[in-house]
Amino acid sequence: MNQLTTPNEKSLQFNPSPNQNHLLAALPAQDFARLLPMLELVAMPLGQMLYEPGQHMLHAYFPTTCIVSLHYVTASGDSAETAGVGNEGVVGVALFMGGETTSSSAVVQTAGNAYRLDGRILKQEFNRAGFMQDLLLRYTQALMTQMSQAATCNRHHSVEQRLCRWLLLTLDRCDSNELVITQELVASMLGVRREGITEAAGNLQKAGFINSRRGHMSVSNRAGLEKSTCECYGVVKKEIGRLLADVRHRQESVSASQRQLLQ
Amino acid sequence: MNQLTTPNEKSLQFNPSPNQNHLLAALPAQDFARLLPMLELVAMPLGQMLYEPGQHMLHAYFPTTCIVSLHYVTASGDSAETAGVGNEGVVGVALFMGGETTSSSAVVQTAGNAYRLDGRILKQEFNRAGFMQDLLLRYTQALMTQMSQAATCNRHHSVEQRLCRWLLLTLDRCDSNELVITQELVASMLGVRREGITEAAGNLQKAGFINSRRGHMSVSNRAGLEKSTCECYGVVKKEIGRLLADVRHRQESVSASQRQLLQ
DNA sequence: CTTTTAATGTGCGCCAACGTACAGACGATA
DNA sequence: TATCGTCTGTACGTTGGCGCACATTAAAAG
Repeated sequence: MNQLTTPNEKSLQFNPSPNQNHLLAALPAQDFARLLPMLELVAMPLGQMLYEPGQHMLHAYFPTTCIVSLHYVTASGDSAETAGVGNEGVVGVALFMGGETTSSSAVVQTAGNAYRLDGRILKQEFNRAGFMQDLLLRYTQALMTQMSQAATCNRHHSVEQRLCRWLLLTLDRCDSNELVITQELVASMLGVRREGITEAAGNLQKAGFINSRRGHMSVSNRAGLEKSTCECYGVVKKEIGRLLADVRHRQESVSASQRQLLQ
Repeated sequence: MNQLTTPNEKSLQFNPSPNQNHLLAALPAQDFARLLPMLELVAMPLGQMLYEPGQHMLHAYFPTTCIVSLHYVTASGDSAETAGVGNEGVVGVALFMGGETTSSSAVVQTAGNAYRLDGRILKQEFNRAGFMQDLLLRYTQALMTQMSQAATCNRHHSVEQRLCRWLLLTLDRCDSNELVITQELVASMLGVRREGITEAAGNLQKAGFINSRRGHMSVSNRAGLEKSTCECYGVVKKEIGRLLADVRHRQESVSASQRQLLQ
């Protein structure tokens, strides 16, 4: 299977560009140029909380090399991830959906960079009702797919299956196949005990699919993981691909028609 | 606590009107008048499937007295509800979000009526970028809240807690406090065994909170249910209220300004 | 190189929910 | 009122994952 996201070129890692984010990269030149001066490159350290439940959010974040986890924490401290956001998306859809807050929180799960945009500007851009609006709406639907799939997956699939799903979706958002993350953190994403991850990861390692070191997990046999995961991985991946591939098509046709106009 | 939805007047039950749906009712007179001739009253019998996964949907449905369940069914036949839609919302948000299909299905969970609208017309209306767009986006965010809450709730809360949550949310979408539904069907909504519902319902009945007959469940002590449910009920209810109450405000201010203009 | 701190591995009793099987009981239809 | 299909109640062994306790080890810090 192909990766969920087009792999960034290595050079970009050291030469950050908003184009590393697929939504920004998909914008027609005109829209992109208008937005560019407003985009602020920010470092996203592991564990940073981008917004808390009910808190008015001020910025949207377009991840380039970081990954952000959207999750809910119960009154008793249990938590569960409802969706992840990498370079295929944007954190802060509530800014243009109209709610301005959500009941869940957003935390940096893999350190890296993102481009930050003032929430009011994002809303303005959305209200132009152009390509960007289309893009953001489609992305939001992809987010909904992840959420509803999480509901089913949490209900019916084993810890090991869910770990595979999570690893695959996370890898698809990365360049490397090495994740810098503790089992403790993975456990809180999946909403299970840390010991459950130790055990599941142990099994996957015995099977030769992954390599697990203190604070690191790397995949050595992707096909193996794909066989061990539940259908949820495929459903989410396919749906993200469908919703955003379509958008890329349109960009091509838009720029094609622009080229025609300029001839 | 108040109900999630404004109770419909009994008389409306026998005199169906699009205004029984809160989204339609919130529209400014002009928008409503434009839409009215396109709205088709349809009966929604129990169990009817409105759309299947991946299937191109043709219509949106604005429930008045029916309730629709959005859920996902796994390859092995397990299912779980990701959100419910009653007279507070609309079925078919993918029509304006741009995807046109979803990976989940929509099934009538409580028989009743709905107003059906051609998908292209809904999209057109959405693209006017007026009040309706605002409304639909806010509603969509409420839907996302339900989905992400379902993910957490399925992960961490007991069958009995989830049954209470489901009963309360369903009742909030009804006039009566009597539901016509089998335990089997409730079980498939919550994604548990039928016997699990029998047991949980038995406990709630012993506690004097509900009354369970063959094919019927009715609530006799709402406060009791509210004490037995998990926080998820409150979170979802509050979020729906916040997102849609705000919209009603604006409608009032819009019609106020219209009145001024007409003076 | 030591110390300290945080991450990982392992074991064990426990319990909610599962799968399965079957008995009753309601209510529609003949 | 008898029949039949469906819904509901009960029972029981099984199990995945939990909570807890503690040992071990890797990395960072002194």
